[in-house]
Amino acid sequence: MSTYITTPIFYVNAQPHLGHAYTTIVADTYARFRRLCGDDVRFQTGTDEHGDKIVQAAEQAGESPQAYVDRISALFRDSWPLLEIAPDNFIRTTDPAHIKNVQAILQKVYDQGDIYFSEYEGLYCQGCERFLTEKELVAGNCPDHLKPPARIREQNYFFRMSNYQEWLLDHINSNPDFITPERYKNEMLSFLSEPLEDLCISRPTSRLTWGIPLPFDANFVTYVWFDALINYISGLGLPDEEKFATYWPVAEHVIAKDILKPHAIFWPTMLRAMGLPPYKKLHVHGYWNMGETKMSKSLGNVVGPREMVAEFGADVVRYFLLRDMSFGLDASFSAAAVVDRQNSDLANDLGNLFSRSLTMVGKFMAGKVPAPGEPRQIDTDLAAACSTMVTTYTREMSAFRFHLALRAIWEVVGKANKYIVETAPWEMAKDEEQRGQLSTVFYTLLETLRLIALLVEPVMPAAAAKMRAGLGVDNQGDLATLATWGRLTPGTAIAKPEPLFPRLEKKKEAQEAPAPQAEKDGLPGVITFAEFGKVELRVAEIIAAEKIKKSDRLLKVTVRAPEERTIVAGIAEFYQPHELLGRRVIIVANLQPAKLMGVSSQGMVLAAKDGDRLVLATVPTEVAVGSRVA
RNA sequence: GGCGAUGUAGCUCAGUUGGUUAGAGCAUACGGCUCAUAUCCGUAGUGUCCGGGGUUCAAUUCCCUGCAUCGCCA
Repeated sequence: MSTYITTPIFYVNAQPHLGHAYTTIVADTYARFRRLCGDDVRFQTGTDEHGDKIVQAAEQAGESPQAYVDRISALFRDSWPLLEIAPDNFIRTTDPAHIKNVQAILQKVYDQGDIYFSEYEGLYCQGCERFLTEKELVAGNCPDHLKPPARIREQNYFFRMSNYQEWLLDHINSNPDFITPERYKNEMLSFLSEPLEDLCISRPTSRLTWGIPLPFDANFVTYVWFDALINYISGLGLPDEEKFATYWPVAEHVIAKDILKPHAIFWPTMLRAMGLPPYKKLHVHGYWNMGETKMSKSLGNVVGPREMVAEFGADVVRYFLLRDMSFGLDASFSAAAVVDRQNSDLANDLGNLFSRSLTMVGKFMAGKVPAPGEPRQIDTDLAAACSTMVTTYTREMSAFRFHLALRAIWEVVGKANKYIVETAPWEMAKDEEQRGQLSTVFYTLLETLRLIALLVEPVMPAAAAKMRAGLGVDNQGDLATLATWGRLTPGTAIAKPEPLFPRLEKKKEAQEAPAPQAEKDGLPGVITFAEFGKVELRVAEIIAAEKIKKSDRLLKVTVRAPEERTIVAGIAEFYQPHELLGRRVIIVANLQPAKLMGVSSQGMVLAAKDGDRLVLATVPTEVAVGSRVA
């Protein structure tokens, strides 16, 4: 069997963060799992590099678009090995082969009449790079960018998506696993219950040049989805190539819920129009919140893969992310939650089980795998639990319920620890008569550990390798064979165990230890999550504001946070005092007070520097005053 | 405004077609063990199963309604 698993290509207007890392870890874990099952696997990720926002970001960075995307794309590509993520292919939408492929497909779909030219007028928001409907506007402004959109009239090319609506509905209904988890399938079915509109797929070169030119009209470039989605097939070469025949029919896409519609609606209809079969499955996951709060660039609470790895190590991050999120739902990330998992599940339960077992084999069995004697009930019970574990694990991993697959492993970890207490090998060892039974106990334990090492590999490759080394096995082969009981050869030498996972002191180490390490690793400018945690950010409501005389930049702002504070903010050029009243802003609450133009400032108000203007970082008014931002 | 999901222990969640005393992990308290990374094992708990109404011999589970949160659509 073959497996083709993909992540979305990530837009290079931002640096890699936890959300990207999660998606990619999921895909990598699944790839490793399918390989373990004996599949021929191809795993692809990459970057999406065209569009208005890229041009702007490049300008801001003082670079050409090409130099800019090269740099950020490399940032993504270089992050993945740190997390033990090993894609087979890293695709970029600026790759010449992809560009050629997109153009060939556009031409084909155009020739068959599924792309047409049309004029329309609408309200365009530059920040969003799209047209807004009247109803979306809030007080005449774009709700996201708080700016009025421009009314523009434009001619563009459209894809006749509506032609394929009936087919798609039918396909989703007759393939219940096409979109999972089910909630997202239902969402799309509900969306499809209304007539589908055609999809605008171009931008005039007068407005955007950083894109793939339409092969049939040089005055236009492709707009986002026709460019981006096609990466999944560009990465396989052209449709007549062998790779394509092998992998396309088994394609599975992993995405976050924010790009559900393009993947569940646009993409299958596009494929249909291209005369290609749809992908096999779409796996949709939720968001990681930072503690209680949403992760967002404007809140400044995003965590990058590098920081996480520097603080916890790749295995722990992978385990935590897969264990703590029910695939499909939102979950909450916090350093404390990671430390909890690391200490209890990894260090105490698994790490210690491994350590105590191997140490005893060293002490009581001369460091060799013993030949098992006649098993008792208690021994066969543990073996039976292992068999259940393999079955459950395989089922849940296949269904992308990673948290349940891991839970199944940890049930056996718990049983094995209990088995040790109940058999008390250190007591048995005192009695030469029990030698045979003691051998069975250790053989059973070592086999259990071998199986755990096997199943844990897709999630924690490094820990699995340590376990294999300790047990003196290579576990090479496919799951069905390796998971059979009794493959450990008596007489094999057992190594002295190396701790699998360190125990973390909840406060001290989590806060202090990682900082120097980040510097050691040569990552200047990187701070740890704990360091970030020192900054106390809070939501505050502005209750008064006035200009400071003799200064054309400074405003004296009074806020409730919830206590009353005076803060001097350098935003007078951009905001009139009366505009500020009632706004909820984010302040740094534990900044050392300072005197500015004779006014004492207790904290600072956060604002984004957008070119040469400043925009306050605001939060919706339903957020309570005094809420921590993290 | 329309549609949908969710609401279970302090926290994260599981609860199979309605059926005894509603579960697991973490956290807390106490006890046991000493092979082990001060780890492991056991015991103890606490629950208006979101509120209200209904169907039923019986509702966390089914129906209606309200509230809260979230999502999609408009």
